[in-house]
Amino acid sequence: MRPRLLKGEPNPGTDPAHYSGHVMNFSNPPAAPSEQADAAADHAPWPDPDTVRTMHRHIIDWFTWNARDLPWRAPDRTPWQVMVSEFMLQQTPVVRVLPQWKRWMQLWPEPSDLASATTGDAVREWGRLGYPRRALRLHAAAVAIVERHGGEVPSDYDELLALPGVGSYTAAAVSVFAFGDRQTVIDTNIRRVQARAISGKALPSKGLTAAETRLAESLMPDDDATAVRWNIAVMELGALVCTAKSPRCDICPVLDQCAWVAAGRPEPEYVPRGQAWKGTDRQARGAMMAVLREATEPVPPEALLSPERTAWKGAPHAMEQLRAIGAPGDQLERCLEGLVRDALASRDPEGRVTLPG
DNA sequence: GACCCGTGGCT
DNA sequence: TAGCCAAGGGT
Repeated sequence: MRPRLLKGEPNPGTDPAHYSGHVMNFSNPPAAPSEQADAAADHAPWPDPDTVRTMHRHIIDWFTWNARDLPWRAPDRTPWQVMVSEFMLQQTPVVRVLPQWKRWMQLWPEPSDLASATTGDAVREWGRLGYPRRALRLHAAAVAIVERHGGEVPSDYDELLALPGVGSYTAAAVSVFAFGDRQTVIDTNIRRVQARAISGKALPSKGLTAAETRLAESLMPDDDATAVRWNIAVMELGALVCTAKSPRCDICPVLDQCAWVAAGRPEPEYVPRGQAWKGTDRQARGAMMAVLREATEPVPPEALLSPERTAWKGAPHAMEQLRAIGAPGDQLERCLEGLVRDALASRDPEGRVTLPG
């Protein structure tokens, strides 16, 4: 097992002292003809090394002075703290994650602590973060960490990837941010910065392409510690400056190198499909989950299936929300079945509904 | 690749 | 106001 960051050890992800300054070596990407053609089809001509070196310097310098002070970036953070933050940050803004993350770290400071809890506790303490299946997967990951890795978050990318709820992004993020490994992190922020600054497009393609991955790998600084810092710096730039809706180009450290700006900020090539909400199963499931979280006793099924006709006082606020949706009974039935099938809810011997555990 | 899965702040 | 969007993963 490779050494992990210990308390008090420098944080290669955020400590300026770990940043190797301006001694960054960049090599040209592999020049295999097929890859060149593939890449050229997906973005503007491959960036020249001087431009890339300038971007390295400007973005990392910008990060040095503008990085947010987040607890999962603290010098004494643990791999488990990083992993929990990455789960919570999946599709969820930092401001909403912060209080919930602190609560979880108090309740379950080690993977074994969470593994010993019930999945129902995990789902309840997930609160209103959204996508509660993440709580189930994080709990399952904690169990797997105890069973397969002696209760220590693994540092190996493939071992991380094998954990429930850990995909390519989260595996790379934990490798890099918790262990300082050299991995290429690709998230929606990095994809957007790359699309604009390098490829000259307003938005990245709908799905992650192989060419995009190769481009991200080719952009990695040669120096390992600098590469670690590069990942987090580009992500932060995408989160704070190169945002999806109204990018703050006026304060961008690579405005002069940006291919999208140089091209006159062309419009997106497609219109992102909006996320429907009103009347969807997701809305109904969310409201039912709110009832289960708020409930202090098992919930009679009729309270969930006919909320407007059932006077049940066990979760008044959440019940009011559920009634307000006005979802038809068959939809509510389908949703309850789905929640039970997904192990987000369970029935007790009397048929009443509870959080699992 | 398309689609599903929560939630709330922002414009 | 209604829609957009956020450190994705699983199917």
